[in-house]
Amino acid sequence: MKEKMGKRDKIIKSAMILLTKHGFHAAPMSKIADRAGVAAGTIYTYFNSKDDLIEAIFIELRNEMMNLYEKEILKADTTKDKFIIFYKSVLSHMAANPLHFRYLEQYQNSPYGISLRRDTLSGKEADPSPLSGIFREGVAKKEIEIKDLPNQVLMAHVFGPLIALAREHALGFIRLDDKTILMSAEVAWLSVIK
Amino acid sequence: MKEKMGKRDKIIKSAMILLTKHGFHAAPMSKIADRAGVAAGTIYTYFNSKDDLIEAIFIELRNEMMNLYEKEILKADTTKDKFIIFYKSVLSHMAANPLHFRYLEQYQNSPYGISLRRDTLSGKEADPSPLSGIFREGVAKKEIEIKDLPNQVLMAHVFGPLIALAREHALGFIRLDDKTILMSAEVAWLSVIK
Amino acid sequence: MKEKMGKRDKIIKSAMILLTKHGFHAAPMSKIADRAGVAAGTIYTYFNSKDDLIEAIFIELRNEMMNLYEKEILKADTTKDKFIIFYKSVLSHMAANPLHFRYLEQYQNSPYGISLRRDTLSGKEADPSPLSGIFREGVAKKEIEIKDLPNQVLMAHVFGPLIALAREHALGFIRLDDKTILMSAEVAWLSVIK
Amino acid sequence: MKEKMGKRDKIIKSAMILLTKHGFHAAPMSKIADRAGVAAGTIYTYFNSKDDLIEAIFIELRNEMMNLYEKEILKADTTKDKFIIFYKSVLSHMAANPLHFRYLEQYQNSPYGISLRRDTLSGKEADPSPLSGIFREGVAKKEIEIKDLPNQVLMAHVFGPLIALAREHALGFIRLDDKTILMSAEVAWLSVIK
DNA sequence: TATGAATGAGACTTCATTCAT
DNA sequence: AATGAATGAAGTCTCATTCAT
Repeated sequence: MKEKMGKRDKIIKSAMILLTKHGFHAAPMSKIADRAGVAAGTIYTYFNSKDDLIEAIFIELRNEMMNLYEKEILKADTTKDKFIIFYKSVLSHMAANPLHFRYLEQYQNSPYGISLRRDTLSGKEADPSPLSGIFREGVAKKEIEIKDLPNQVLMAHVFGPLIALAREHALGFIRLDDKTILMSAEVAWLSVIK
Repeated sequence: MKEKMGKRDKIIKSAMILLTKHGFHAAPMSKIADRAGVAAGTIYTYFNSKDDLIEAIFIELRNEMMNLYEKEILKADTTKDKFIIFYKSVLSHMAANPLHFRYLEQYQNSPYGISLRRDTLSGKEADPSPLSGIFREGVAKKEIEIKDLPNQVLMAHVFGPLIALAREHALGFIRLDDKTILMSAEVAWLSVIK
Repeated sequence: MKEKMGKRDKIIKSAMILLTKHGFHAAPMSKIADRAGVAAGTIYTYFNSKDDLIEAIFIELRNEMMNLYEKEILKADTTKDKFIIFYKSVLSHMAANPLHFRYLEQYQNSPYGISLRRDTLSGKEADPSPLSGIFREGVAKKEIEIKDLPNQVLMAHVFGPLIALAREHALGFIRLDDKTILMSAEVAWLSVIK
Repeated sequence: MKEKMGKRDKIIKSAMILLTKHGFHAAPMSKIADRAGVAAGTIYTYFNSKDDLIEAIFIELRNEMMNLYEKEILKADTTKDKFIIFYKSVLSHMAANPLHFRYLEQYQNSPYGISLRRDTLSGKEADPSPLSGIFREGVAKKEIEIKDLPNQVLMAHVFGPLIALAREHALGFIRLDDKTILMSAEVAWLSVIK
């Protein structure tokens, strides 16, 4: 299986593992190359710099996740269903790919992620989460009523628990099964709805 | 005021600022020494290594926070009051000390923090949060009923939002005032209580 | 016109431009290939190594210049005319081809050029300048008398100014017109003649 | 003797030798450190970068030369004497320090030197040569008359031969004695004077 | 002939830590 | 206790050259 992967994919996989395990700074390019089975210089055929590589992996993982819930959400009718499906699919995906999750989290806590976040808020970058849209639509249709709280506070009560659980799982401190995920989603729903 | 600080305190302060701002790896000891107004070698009079320094700062900040809510919680009567006061005091403190918060968060996402966490769960280290105790007490007194969820899931729905909001604030994406903090606390309370 | 050039010529042209602009070391083979519109490996079909390429360009430029003044000099009768025509044609040619001039100069200041020079003096390589011959002939014919100075000192007073002016021109610090070139040639003539 | 030199001086000396011998690019910092008898990192205690080191050496050598002829020139009365002393002292100094000469020449042909030259011409940097001043003064005093040629052409007929001779000497192709130097100076004087 | 991905030696530079003063 | 020059291992990245296609 590894034999079939192109060199770029091997590098990305190796980098994701080592960058996550040791941190962005503590994973040398030489080790990444070794693990990928390529020469040190080869990485630079595919990426301009270590920063570039780090960002490329982030983009790859984020796109993967965005594609995921875009498909999932179509199955739902009501606003609540959409929310629950969204929450479940994101958390399940994170639980199924703990490495991906830890990579994303590390990236978002790094200077890169922080400036990206700044751009998202200021509108330079598109918001990758559809959640605000789902709520707005539900309110417009008078299907739901939302608590009178700043949007970012509501989001904190949805994504905060989600990420906290994903982290516990990724670090091996709990095991998330479908039932637990669903219960957590219900709690999050209640946090937002009036 | 700075004049009164001993060299050790000056080093800790300088290190906290630079380690937070640039990340653990991107803050050289020499710069930390410069900012503290001491020679590079002097740091090693007080700390055995950079890792040592990083850990010492963590311990200092954690103790500071533990002392804080231990005092605050005494003021409360009911379980809910204790919870609300706890939530508010932690979040207010984080909001008032964004640098401290970001340091703690960075530490906990690093290899250091993760192994520390492992030790806490396995009982080698004391749990620094009194929340489980507060709930247990309330349940025992039949004052409250808790949702039938694994403890870590409940904790995720309390600390998840709390940390998410603290981060937003620390990064300057929202401004937390007392009213917002209280509302968030109420939502978290509802997440836990049956 | 570029369309008609063979790959070898395209490589030589691209290399000359980039090697001159950035220096021998700072012009990567890959960039030379890019600019020439060929693959990196193709250069090695025509040249054994970068050093080889560098030397081949030098030889090409030197031959070009030698052919030039061999033709020009036939037009002259007197020794002085030969000298003036030689000086003018060399300096005009350098002024008209600043890139060629800078390449030659860079080459001659490099280890390559220095060992080549050594070979010329020791007789292993032919002297590319006909100047000594012109003077010797004039003296033999009793047409002129030369100052009693070592040959290399005389040459320094001819080629020194010539090259200094060519450099000023190549770097854009002065503009050499025909009148200026002629005046400089006259001064050089006076430097040599008793 | 070498024992008395400070580390900075040892580095400069080692660098000057190796940079001159192999060219700026082909002399690695590690070798420079080896020859200076210091660790690789030590160079960076004294210089910020290789470029910095290269420039620092240039400045040191240029200052040395400027100090030299400023002292020498005071001995002279007439304009011609000033010129001859200047020419002789510069050429003697270059002949006595071939390494310094070759370093300066290499620097001036490099991108650094060229942009420095640009700054000198545009007035941003002071002209390090007093020659124009000497001539202007002589003309003002009606002591001499200068050929009707652009200043840069006159300078080319003075510095061109001077540098050509210094190079021949530095490369070991001729041996400059005081008599030869004086004769060359006289020829240069005639090139400039009407 | 021509390609260009891959190689890997080697360049510059950083920085935690030591130690003579 | 304090200094800060010195160390040298380790990191990122470049680039001449090769070779399977």
